[in-house]
Amino acid sequence: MKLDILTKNDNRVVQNSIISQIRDLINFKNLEPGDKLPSERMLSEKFEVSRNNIREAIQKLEFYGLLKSIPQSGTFIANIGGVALNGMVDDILRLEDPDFKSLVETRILLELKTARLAALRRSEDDLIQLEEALNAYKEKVLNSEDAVEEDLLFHLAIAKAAGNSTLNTLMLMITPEIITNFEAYHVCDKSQARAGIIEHENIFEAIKEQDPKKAKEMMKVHFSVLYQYCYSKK
Amino acid sequence: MKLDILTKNDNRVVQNSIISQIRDLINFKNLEPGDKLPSERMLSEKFEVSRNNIREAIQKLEFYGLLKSIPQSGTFIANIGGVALNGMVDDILRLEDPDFKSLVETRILLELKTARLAALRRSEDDLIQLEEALNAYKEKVLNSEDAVEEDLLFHLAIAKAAGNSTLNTLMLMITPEIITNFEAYHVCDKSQARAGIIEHENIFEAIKEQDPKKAKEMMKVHFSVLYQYCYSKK
DNA sequence: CCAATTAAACTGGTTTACCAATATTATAAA
DNA sequence: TTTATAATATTGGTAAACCAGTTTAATTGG
Repeated sequence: MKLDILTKNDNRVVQNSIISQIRDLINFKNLEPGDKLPSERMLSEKFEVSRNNIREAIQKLEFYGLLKSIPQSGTFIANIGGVALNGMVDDILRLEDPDFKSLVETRILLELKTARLAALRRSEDDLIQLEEALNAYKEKVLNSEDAVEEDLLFHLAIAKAAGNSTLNTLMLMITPEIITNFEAYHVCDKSQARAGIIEHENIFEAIKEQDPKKAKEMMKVHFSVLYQYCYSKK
Repeated sequence: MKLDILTKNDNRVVQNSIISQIRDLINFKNLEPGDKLPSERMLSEKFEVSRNNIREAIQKLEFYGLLKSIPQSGTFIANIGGVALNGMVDDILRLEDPDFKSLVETRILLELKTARLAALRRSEDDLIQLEEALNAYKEKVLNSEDAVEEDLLFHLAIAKAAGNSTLNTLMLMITPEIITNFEAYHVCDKSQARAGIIEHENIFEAIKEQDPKKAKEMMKVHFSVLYQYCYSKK
Protein backbone atom coordinates (compact mmCIF):
# COMPACT_ATOMS: atom_id res chain seq x y z
CA MET A 1 0.00 0.00 0.00
CA LYS A 2 1.16 3.48 -0.77
CA LEU A 3 0.90 5.31 2.48
CA ASP A 4 3.86 7.54 1.66
CA ILE A 5 1.52 10.45 1.05
CA LEU A 6 0.22 10.26 4.56
CA THR A 7 3.53 10.09 6.35
CA LYS A 8 4.26 13.68 5.41
CA ASN A 9 1.32 14.91 7.47
CA ASP A 10 1.74 12.31 10.16
CA ASN A 11 3.55 14.67 12.47
CA ARG A 12 0.84 17.27 12.29
CA VAL A 13 -1.90 14.72 12.78
CA VAL A 14 -0.14 13.34 15.84
CA GLN A 15 0.49 16.82 17.21
CA ASN A 16 -3.10 17.89 16.73
CA SER A 17 -4.25 14.71 18.40
CA ILE A 18 -2.02 15.44 21.38
CA ILE A 19 -3.22 19.04 21.56
CA SER A 20 -6.85 17.97 21.65
CA GLN A 21 -6.05 15.36 24.28
CA ILE A 22 -4.38 18.01 26.41
CA ARG A 23 -7.47 20.16 25.96
CA ASP A 24 -9.71 17.30 27.03
CA LEU A 25 -7.50 16.65 30.02
CA ILE A 26 -7.73 20.28 31.13
CA ASN A 27 -11.51 20.19 30.75
CA PHE A 28 -11.96 16.85 32.46
CA LYS A 29 -9.76 17.70 35.40
CA ASN A 30 -11.21 21.22 35.60
CA LEU A 31 -7.76 22.73 35.56
CA GLU A 32 -7.71 26.50 35.90
CA PRO A 33 -5.27 29.26 34.98
CA GLY A 34 -2.03 28.80 36.87
CA ASP A 35 -2.58 25.11 37.48
CA LYS A 36 0.18 22.69 36.62
CA LEU A 37 -0.12 20.22 33.79
CA PRO A 38 1.04 16.63 34.32
CA SER A 39 4.71 16.20 33.54
CA GLU A 40 5.88 15.58 29.99
CA ARG A 41 6.87 12.03 30.91
CA MET A 42 3.45 11.24 32.32
CA LEU A 43 1.70 12.72 29.33
CA SER A 44 3.87 10.79 26.90
CA GLU A 45 3.04 7.59 28.76
CA LYS A 46 -0.66 8.41 29.03
CA PHE A 47 -1.04 9.37 25.38
CA GLU A 48 1.35 6.64 24.25
CA VAL A 49 3.57 8.96 22.22
CA SER A 50 7.17 10.05 22.54
CA ARG A 51 8.15 12.82 24.90
CA ASN A 52 9.40 14.71 21.87
CA ASN A 53 5.87 14.77 20.48
CA ILE A 54 4.54 16.03 23.77
CA ARG A 55 7.19 18.72 23.93
CA GLU A 56 6.41 19.91 20.41
CA ALA A 57 2.69 20.10 21.15
CA ILE A 58 3.35 22.02 24.36
CA GLN A 59 5.69 24.39 22.54
CA LYS A 60 2.99 25.10 19.98
CA LEU A 61 0.44 25.86 22.68
CA GLU A 62 3.09 27.96 24.41
CA PHE A 63 3.62 29.89 21.17
CA TYR A 64 -0.07 30.80 21.12
CA GLY A 65 0.14 31.82 24.74
CA LEU A 66 -1.99 29.05 26.23
CA LEU A 67 0.71 27.31 28.24
CA LYS A 68 3.91 28.36 29.97
CA SER A 69 6.79 25.98 30.67
CA ILE A 70 9.07 26.71 33.58
CA PRO A 71 12.35 24.77 33.76
CA GLN A 72 12.71 22.22 36.53
CA SER A 73 9.23 23.04 37.68
CA GLY A 74 6.49 22.19 35.23
CA THR A 75 4.15 23.40 32.52
CA PHE A 76 1.40 25.74 33.61
CA ILE A 77 -1.86 26.93 32.14
CA ALA A 78 -1.61 30.57 31.15
CA ASN A 79 -3.79 33.25 32.62
CA ILE A 80 -6.68 32.50 30.32
CA GLY A 81 -10.03 31.00 31.21
CA GLY A 82 -11.52 27.73 30.09
CA VAL A 83 -13.89 29.22 27.54
CA ALA A 84 -11.23 31.15 25.65
CA LEU A 85 -8.80 28.27 25.96
CA ASN A 86 -11.22 25.83 24.37
CA GLY A 87 -12.08 28.27 21.64
CA MET A 88 -8.47 28.97 20.78
CA VAL A 89 -7.50 25.31 20.83
CA ASP A 90 -10.31 24.64 18.37
CA ASP A 91 -8.97 27.41 16.16
CA ILE A 92 -5.43 26.08 16.36
CA LEU A 93 -6.63 22.61 15.44
CA ARG A 94 -8.58 23.99 12.53
CA LEU A 95 -5.56 25.81 11.12
CA GLU A 96 -4.98 24.38 7.72
CA ASP A 97 -2.43 25.17 5.11
CA PRO A 98 -3.38 28.57 3.77
CA ASP A 99 -4.82 28.61 0.29
CA PHE A 100 -3.25 30.84 -2.29
CA LYS A 101 -6.19 33.21 -2.44
CA SER A 102 -6.00 33.82 1.30
CA LEU A 103 -2.30 34.48 1.01
CA VAL A 104 -2.68 36.99 -1.81
CA GLU A 105 -5.61 38.72 -0.18
CA THR A 106 -3.67 39.07 3.04
CA ARG A 107 -0.50 40.19 1.33
CA ILE A 108 -2.33 42.97 -0.51
CA LEU A 109 -3.88 44.11 2.76
CA LEU A 110 -0.52 44.23 4.49
CA GLU A 111 1.27 45.90 1.60
CA LEU A 112 -1.30 48.67 1.23
CA LYS A 113 -0.88 49.40 4.91
CA THR A 114 2.91 49.32 4.90
CA ALA A 115 2.97 51.63 1.87
CA ARG A 116 0.77 54.13 3.65
CA LEU A 117 2.76 53.94 6.88
CA ALA A 118 6.08 54.11 5.06
CA ALA A 119 4.98 57.37 3.43
CA LEU A 120 4.10 58.73 6.85
CA ARG A 121 7.11 57.54 8.78
CA ARG A 122 10.05 56.84 6.49
CA SER A 123 13.34 58.24 7.70
CA GLU A 124 16.05 59.57 5.44
CA ASP A 125 17.95 56.33 5.91
CA ASP A 126 14.86 54.35 4.92
CA LEU A 127 14.68 56.42 1.77
CA ILE A 128 18.27 55.60 0.88
CA GLN A 129 17.70 51.89 1.34
CA LEU A 130 14.49 52.05 -0.67
CA GLU A 131 16.28 53.77 -3.53
CA GLU A 132 19.05 51.19 -3.47
CA ALA A 133 16.53 48.37 -3.63
CA LEU A 134 14.67 50.14 -6.41
CA ASN A 135 17.83 50.65 -8.47
CA ALA A 136 18.87 47.03 -8.04
CA TYR A 137 15.45 46.00 -9.29
CA LYS A 138 15.53 48.37 -12.28
CA GLU A 139 18.99 47.24 -13.32
CA LYS A 140 17.99 43.59 -13.36
CA VAL A 141 14.81 44.22 -15.30
CA LEU A 142 16.51 46.43 -17.87
CA ASN A 143 19.03 43.66 -18.44
CA SER A 144 16.09 41.31 -18.98
CA GLU A 145 17.18 39.26 -16.01
CA ASP A 146 14.97 37.62 -13.45
CA ALA A 147 14.20 40.20 -10.78
CA VAL A 148 11.92 38.31 -8.42
CA GLU A 149 14.35 38.68 -5.54
CA GLU A 150 14.93 42.37 -6.05
CA ASP A 151 11.20 42.89 -6.28
CA LEU A 152 10.77 41.09 -2.99
CA LEU A 153 13.53 43.09 -1.32
CA PHE A 154 11.96 46.36 -2.40
CA HIS A 155 8.70 45.37 -0.77
CA LEU A 156 10.46 44.25 2.39
CA ALA A 157 12.28 47.59 2.47
CA ILE A 158 8.90 49.31 2.43
CA ALA A 159 7.75 47.13 5.29
CA LYS A 160 10.85 48.12 7.21
CA ALA A 161 10.24 51.82 6.52
CA ALA A 162 6.70 51.45 7.82
CA GLY A 163 8.13 51.27 11.31
CA ASN A 164 5.79 48.58 12.57
CA SER A 165 7.66 45.54 13.80
CA THR A 166 4.56 43.36 13.93
CA LEU A 167 3.62 44.12 10.34
CA ASN A 168 7.21 43.52 9.35
CA THR A 169 7.16 40.11 10.97
CA LEU A 170 3.87 39.12 9.37
CA MET A 171 5.12 40.18 5.95
CA LEU A 172 8.24 38.13 6.44
CA MET A 173 6.14 35.14 7.41
CA ILE A 174 3.82 35.06 4.44
CA THR A 175 6.32 36.18 1.82
CA PRO A 176 8.15 32.89 1.28
CA GLU A 177 4.88 31.01 0.94
CA ILE A 178 3.74 33.60 -1.57
CA ILE A 179 6.86 33.11 -3.64
CA THR A 180 6.69 29.34 -3.81
CA ASN A 181 2.98 29.42 -4.62
CA PHE A 182 3.54 32.22 -7.07
CA GLU A 183 5.89 30.14 -9.14
CA ALA A 184 3.73 27.08 -8.81
CA TYR A 185 0.63 28.89 -10.05
CA HIS A 186 2.47 30.76 -12.81
CA VAL A 187 0.65 33.95 -12.00
CA CYS A 188 3.73 36.04 -12.58
CA ASP A 189 3.98 37.55 -16.02
CA LYS A 190 7.46 38.41 -17.19
CA SER A 191 6.26 40.73 -19.95
CA GLN A 192 4.98 43.06 -17.27
CA ALA A 193 8.35 43.41 -15.66
CA ARG A 194 9.01 46.74 -17.38
CA ALA A 195 5.62 48.02 -16.29
CA GLY A 196 6.72 46.97 -12.83
CA ILE A 197 9.55 49.49 -12.94
CA ILE A 198 7.20 52.41 -13.37
CA GLU A 199 4.91 51.10 -10.67
CA HIS A 200 7.81 50.69 -8.27
CA GLU A 201 9.06 54.16 -9.09
CA ASN A 202 5.62 55.61 -8.43
CA ILE A 203 5.45 53.93 -5.06
CA PHE A 204 8.91 55.15 -4.21
CA GLU A 205 8.09 58.71 -5.24
CA ALA A 206 4.95 58.71 -3.13
CA ILE A 207 6.88 57.53 -0.09
CA LYS A 208 9.58 60.07 -0.79
CA GLU A 209 6.98 62.84 -1.03
CA GLN A 210 5.41 61.56 2.18
CA ASP A 211 2.05 61.21 0.45
CA PRO A 212 0.34 58.24 2.16
CA LYS A 213 -2.77 58.32 0.00
CA LYS A 214 -0.77 58.24 -3.19
CA ALA A 215 1.53 55.54 -1.85
CA LYS A 216 -1.43 53.31 -1.07
CA GLU A 217 -2.98 54.04 -4.46
CA MET A 218 0.22 53.29 -6.35
CA MET A 219 0.62 50.05 -4.42
CA LYS A 220 -2.94 49.17 -5.33
CA VAL A 221 -2.13 49.69 -9.00
CA HIS A 222 0.96 47.55 -8.58
CA PHE A 223 -1.18 44.74 -7.24
CA SER A 224 -4.06 45.21 -9.67
CA VAL A 225 -3.23 42.10 -11.68
CA LEU A 226 -2.97 39.95 -8.59
CA TYR A 227 -6.01 41.71 -7.17
CA GLN A 228 -8.15 40.77 -10.11
CA TYR A 229 -6.85 37.24 -10.04
CA CYS A 230 -7.64 37.01 -6.37
CA TYR A 231 -11.18 38.35 -6.55
CA SER A 232 -12.33 37.08 -9.92
CA LYS A 233 -11.35 33.43 -9.79
CA LYS A 234 -13.07 31.06 -7.51
CA MET B 1 27.49 39.95 38.64
CA LYS B 2 23.83 39.70 37.81
CA LEU B 3 23.74 38.05 34.46
CA ASP B 4 20.38 36.40 35.11
CA ILE B 5 18.69 38.94 32.90
CA LEU B 6 20.79 37.88 29.99
CA THR B 7 20.27 34.16 30.27
CA LYS B 8 16.66 34.58 29.18
CA ASN B 9 17.72 35.90 25.81
CA ASP B 10 20.76 33.67 25.56
CA ASN B 11 19.02 31.19 23.32
CA ARG B 12 17.98 33.84 20.86
CA VAL B 13 21.40 35.43 20.85
CA VAL B 14 23.03 32.07 20.17
CA GLN B 15 20.49 31.24 17.48
CA ASN B 16 20.91 34.58 15.74
CA SER B 17 24.67 34.14 15.87
CA ILE B 18 24.35 30.73 14.24
CA ILE B 19 22.00 32.08 11.58
CA SER B 20 24.41 34.84 10.66
CA GLN B 21 27.27 32.34 10.58
CA ILE B 22 25.29 30.14 8.22
CA ARG B 23 24.63 33.18 6.07
CA ASP B 24 28.33 34.03 6.03
CA LEU B 25 29.15 30.43 5.12
CA ILE B 26 26.75 30.48 2.19
CA ASN B 27 28.23 33.75 0.98
CA PHE B 28 31.84 32.71 1.47
CA LYS B 29 31.44 29.37 -0.25
CA ASN B 30 29.27 30.91 -2.97
CA LEU B 31 26.57 28.33 -2.39
CA GLU B 32 23.61 28.60 -4.75
CA PRO B 33 19.96 27.53 -4.64
CA GLY B 34 19.75 23.76 -4.43
CA ASP B 35 23.23 23.34 -3.01
CA LYS B 36 23.70 21.28 0.09
CA LEU B 37 24.69 22.77 3.39
CA PRO B 38 27.35 21.04 5.51
CA SER B 39 25.83 18.44 7.82
CA GLU B 40 24.44 19.42 11.18
CA ARG B 41 27.28 17.62 12.92
CA MET B 42 29.93 19.49 10.97
CA LEU B 43 28.24 22.81 11.57
CA SER B 44 27.92 22.17 15.29
CA GLU B 45 31.63 21.37 15.41
CA LYS B 46 32.62 24.32 13.24
CA PHE B 47 30.51 26.84 15.18
CA GLU B 48 31.29 25.15 18.51
CA VAL B 49 27.66 24.84 19.56
CA SER B 50 25.40 21.88 20.21
CA ARG B 51 23.69 20.10 17.35
CA ASN B 52 20.39 21.10 18.91
CA ASN B 53 21.25 24.77 18.45
CA ILE B 54 22.13 24.12 14.83
CA ARG B 55 18.88 22.25 14.30
CA GLU B 56 16.81 25.04 15.81
CA ALA B 57 18.52 27.66 13.67
CA ILE B 58 17.97 25.55 10.56
CA GLN B 59 14.32 25.01 11.48
CA LYS B 60 13.84 28.75 11.81
CA LEU B 61 15.37 29.39 8.42
CA GLU B 62 13.25 26.54 7.08
CA PHE B 63 10.15 28.22 8.53
CA TYR B 64 10.93 31.35 6.55
CA GLY B 65 11.48 29.28 3.44
CA LEU B 66 15.23 29.79 3.10
CA LEU B 67 16.33 26.21 3.73
CA LYS B 68 14.84 22.78 3.23
CA SER B 69 15.87 19.73 5.24
CA ILE B 70 15.49 16.33 3.67
CA PRO B 71 15.78 13.30 5.98
CA GLN B 72 18.85 11.12 5.56
CA SER B 73 20.05 13.39 2.81
CA GLY B 74 20.91 16.88 3.95
CA THR B 75 19.81 20.47 4.27
CA PHE B 76 19.51 22.39 1.03
CA ILE B 77 19.29 26.04 0.10
CA ALA B 78 15.83 26.89 -1.15
CA ASN B 79 15.18 28.20 -4.61
CA ILE B 80 16.06 31.74 -3.69
CA GLY B 81 19.05 33.75 -4.83
CA GLY B 82 21.86 35.17 -2.78
CA VAL B 83 20.57 38.73 -2.74
CA ALA B 84 17.13 37.90 -1.43
CA LEU B 85 18.59 35.36 0.97
CA ASN B 86 20.95 37.90 2.51
CA GLY B 87 18.19 40.48 2.73
CA MET B 88 15.77 38.13 4.41
CA VAL B 89 18.36 36.83 6.84
CA ASP B 90 19.08 40.42 7.83
CA ASP B 91 15.37 40.95 8.39
CA ILE B 92 15.07 37.79 10.44
CA LEU B 93 18.01 38.81 12.59
CA ARG B 94 16.49 42.23 13.07
CA LEU B 95 13.18 40.84 14.29
CA GLU B 96 12.69 42.15 17.76
CA ASP B 97 9.91 41.68 20.22
CA PRO B 98 6.99 43.65 18.88
CA ASP B 99 6.13 46.80 20.75
CA PHE B 100 2.59 47.29 21.97
CA LYS B 101 1.86 50.07 19.52
CA SER B 102 2.77 47.86 16.59
CA LEU B 103 0.59 45.10 17.95
CA VAL B 104 -2.45 47.34 18.37
CA GLU B 105 -1.98 49.02 15.02
CA THR B 106 -1.76 45.65 13.32
CA ARG B 107 -4.68 44.21 15.21
CA ILE B 108 -6.91 47.09 14.19
CA LEU B 109 -5.88 46.63 10.58
CA LEU B 110 -6.65 42.93 10.66
CA GLU B 111 -9.94 43.34 12.51
CA LEU B 112 -11.27 45.99 10.15
CA LYS B 113 -10.52 43.64 7.27
CA THR B 114 -12.04 40.56 8.88
CA ALA B 115 -15.19 42.52 9.76
CA ARG B 116 -15.57 43.62 6.14
CA LEU B 117 -14.92 40.14 4.78
CA ALA B 118 -17.17 38.50 7.34
CA ALA B 119 -20.03 40.74 6.20
CA LEU B 120 -19.37 39.67 2.63
CA ARG B 121 -18.87 35.98 3.16
CA ARG B 122 -20.43 34.81 6.40
CA SER B 123 -22.43 31.62 6.10
CA GLU B 124 -25.57 30.86 8.07
CA ASP B 125 -23.52 28.65 10.33
CA ASP B 126 -21.04 31.47 10.91
CA LEU B 127 -23.95 33.66 11.91
CA ILE B 128 -25.13 31.15 14.49
CA GLN B 129 -21.69 30.89 16.03
CA LEU B 130 -21.33 34.66 16.04
CA GLU B 131 -24.63 35.05 17.85
CA GLU B 132 -23.65 32.44 20.41
CA ALA B 133 -20.38 34.23 21.08
CA LEU B 134 -22.19 37.54 21.31
CA ASN B 135 -24.75 36.22 23.78
CA ALA B 136 -22.07 34.67 25.94
CA TYR B 137 -20.33 38.03 26.02
CA LYS B 138 -23.51 39.96 26.86
CA GLU B 139 -24.45 37.59 29.65
CA LYS B 140 -21.09 37.97 31.34
CA VAL B 141 -21.07 41.74 31.06
CA LEU B 142 -24.66 42.10 32.35
CA ASN B 143 -23.67 40.02 35.36
CA SER B 144 -20.76 42.42 35.88
CA GLU B 145 -18.34 39.58 35.37
CA ASP B 146 -15.04 39.72 33.56
CA ALA B 147 -15.71 39.15 29.86
CA VAL B 148 -12.26 39.41 28.33
CA GLU B 149 -12.39 35.85 27.05
CA GLU B 150 -15.85 36.15 25.56
CA ASP B 151 -14.81 39.37 23.90
CA LEU B 152 -11.83 37.61 22.40
CA LEU B 153 -13.91 34.68 21.21
CA PHE B 154 -16.37 36.98 19.47
CA HIS B 155 -13.55 38.58 17.54
CA LEU B 156 -12.07 35.21 16.65
CA ALA B 157 -15.50 34.11 15.43
CA ILE B 158 -15.53 37.09 13.10
CA ALA B 159 -12.11 36.12 11.82
CA LYS B 160 -13.39 32.64 11.16
CA ALA B 161 -16.43 33.99 9.31
CA ALA B 162 -14.14 36.08 7.12
CA GLY B 163 -13.17 32.92 5.31
CA ASN B 164 -9.49 33.74 4.99
CA SER B 165 -7.28 31.15 6.61
CA THR B 166 -4.17 33.31 6.49
CA LEU B 167 -5.88 36.22 8.22
CA ASN B 168 -7.29 33.79 10.74
CA THR B 169 -3.82 32.49 11.50
CA LEU B 170 -2.32 35.95 11.86
CA MET B 171 -5.12 37.00 14.20
CA LEU B 172 -4.53 33.93 16.29
CA MET B 173 -0.84 34.70 16.46
CA ILE B 174 -1.02 38.28 17.67
CA THR B 175 -4.06 37.90 19.93
CA PRO B 176 -2.37 36.29 22.94
CA GLU B 177 0.38 38.86 22.92
CA ILE B 178 -2.27 41.58 22.75
CA ILE B 179 -4.05 40.17 25.78
CA THR B 180 -0.99 39.90 27.98
CA ASN B 181 0.18 43.38 27.02
CA PHE B 182 -3.33 44.71 27.38
CA GLU B 183 -3.49 43.73 31.01
CA ALA B 184 0.02 44.90 31.62
CA TYR B 185 -0.64 48.35 30.19
CA HIS B 186 -4.05 48.70 31.84
CA VAL B 187 -5.58 50.11 28.72
CA CYS B 188 -8.77 48.21 29.23
CA ASP B 189 -11.51 50.16 30.96
CA LYS B 190 -14.13 48.13 32.72
CA SER B 191 -16.64 50.94 32.86
CA GLN B 192 -16.90 50.73 29.10
CA ALA B 193 -17.93 47.10 29.14
CA ARG B 194 -21.61 47.96 28.71
CA ALA B 195 -20.79 50.25 25.83
CA GLY B 196 -18.97 47.26 24.42
CA ILE B 197 -22.23 45.34 24.24
CA ILE B 198 -23.81 47.86 21.93
CA GLU B 199 -20.69 48.00 19.81
CA HIS B 200 -20.58 44.24 19.52
CA GLU B 201 -24.26 44.15 18.62
CA ASN B 202 -23.74 46.74 15.93
CA ILE B 203 -20.91 44.74 14.41
CA PHE B 204 -22.99 41.60 14.53
CA GLU B 205 -25.98 43.30 12.90
CA ALA B 206 -23.80 44.66 10.10
CA ILE B 207 -22.38 41.22 9.41
CA LYS B 208 -25.86 39.74 9.56
CA GLU B 209 -27.13 42.33 7.09
CA GLN B 210 -24.11 41.63 4.90
CA ASP B 211 -23.16 45.29 4.95
CA PRO B 212 -19.34 45.34 4.70
CA LYS B 213 -18.99 49.10 4.94
CA LYS B 214 -21.08 49.28 8.08
CA ALA B 215 -19.27 46.31 9.59
CA LYS B 216 -15.94 48.00 9.10
CA GLU B 217 -17.27 51.27 10.48
CA MET B 218 -18.75 49.64 13.55
CA MET B 219 -15.52 47.81 14.18
CA LYS B 220 -13.69 51.12 13.88
CA VAL B 221 -15.96 52.60 16.52
CA HIS B 222 -15.30 49.58 18.70
CA PHE B 223 -11.59 50.21 18.48
CA SER B 224 -11.78 53.98 18.75
CA VAL B 225 -10.42 54.06 22.27
CA LEU B 226 -7.51 51.84 21.40
CA TYR B 227 -7.10 53.72 18.14
CA GLN B 228 -6.66 57.03 19.92
CA TYR B 229 -4.29 55.49 22.40
CA CYS B 230 -2.27 54.02 19.60
CA TYR B 231 -1.98 57.15 17.49
CA SER B 232 -1.88 59.84 20.13
CA LYS B 233 0.75 58.58 22.50
CA LYS B 234 4.35 58.41 21.49
C1' DC C 1 3.15 17.71 68.14
C1' DC C 2 5.59 21.00 65.39
C1' DA C 3 9.36 23.34 62.92
C1' DA C 4 13.67 22.90 60.69
C1' DT C 5 16.62 20.23 58.09
C1' DT C 6 17.81 16.78 54.97
C1' DA C 7 17.07 13.38 51.54
C1' DA C 8 14.62 11.55 47.88
C1' DA C 9 11.77 12.09 43.78
C1' DC C 10 10.44 14.75 40.06
C1' DT C 11 10.71 18.60 36.68
C1' DG C 12 11.85 20.69 31.91
C1' DG C 13 16.00 21.13 29.32
C1' DT C 14 20.13 19.21 27.14
C1' DT C 15 23.37 16.07 25.60
C1' DT C 16 24.38 11.61 23.88
C1' DA C 17 23.65 7.33 21.40
C1' DC C 18 21.18 5.08 18.06
C1' DC C 19 18.27 4.38 13.73
C1' DA C 20 16.78 3.80 9.13
C1' DA C 21 17.24 5.88 4.73
C1' DT C 22 20.39 7.89 1.57
C1' DA C 23 24.66 9.01 -0.85
C1' DT C 24 29.18 7.68 -1.80
C1' DT C 25 32.87 4.67 -2.65
C1' DA C 26 34.87 0.24 -3.72
C1' DT C 27 34.54 -3.87 -6.21
C1' DA C 28 33.64 -6.83 -9.93
C1' DA C 29 31.83 -8.35 -14.07
C1' DA C 30 31.63 -7.48 -19.11
C1' DT D 1 36.79 1.52 -20.01
C1' DT D 2 32.12 1.08 -18.56
C1' DT D 3 28.45 -0.44 -15.98
C1' DA D 4 26.22 -3.09 -12.32
C1' DT D 5 26.48 -4.42 -7.74
C1' DA D 6 27.82 -4.53 -3.01
C1' DA D 7 29.88 -2.55 0.98
C1' DT D 8 30.72 1.55 3.60
C1' DA D 9 30.11 6.21 5.29
C1' DT D 10 27.06 9.94 6.04
C1' DT D 11 22.65 12.07 6.64
C1' DG D 12 18.49 14.17 9.38
C1' DG D 13 15.42 12.28 12.70
C1' DT D 14 14.39 10.08 17.14
C1' DA D 15 14.61 7.79 21.49
C1' DA D 16 17.09 7.20 25.64
C1' DA D 17 20.23 8.81 29.27
C1' DC D 18 21.74 12.60 31.82
C1' DC D 19 21.69 17.23 34.18
C1' DA D 20 20.82 21.02 37.25
C1' DG D 21 17.20 22.96 39.66
C1' DT D 22 12.74 22.52 42.12
C1' DT D 23 9.34 20.35 44.74
C1' DT D 24 7.78 17.10 47.83
C1' DA D 25 8.44 13.65 51.48
C1' DA D 26 10.94 11.94 55.28
C1' DT D 27 13.63 12.66 59.24
C1' DT D 28 15.16 14.72 63.23
C1' DG D 29 15.71 17.75 67.03
C1' DG D 30 13.22 20.48 70.18
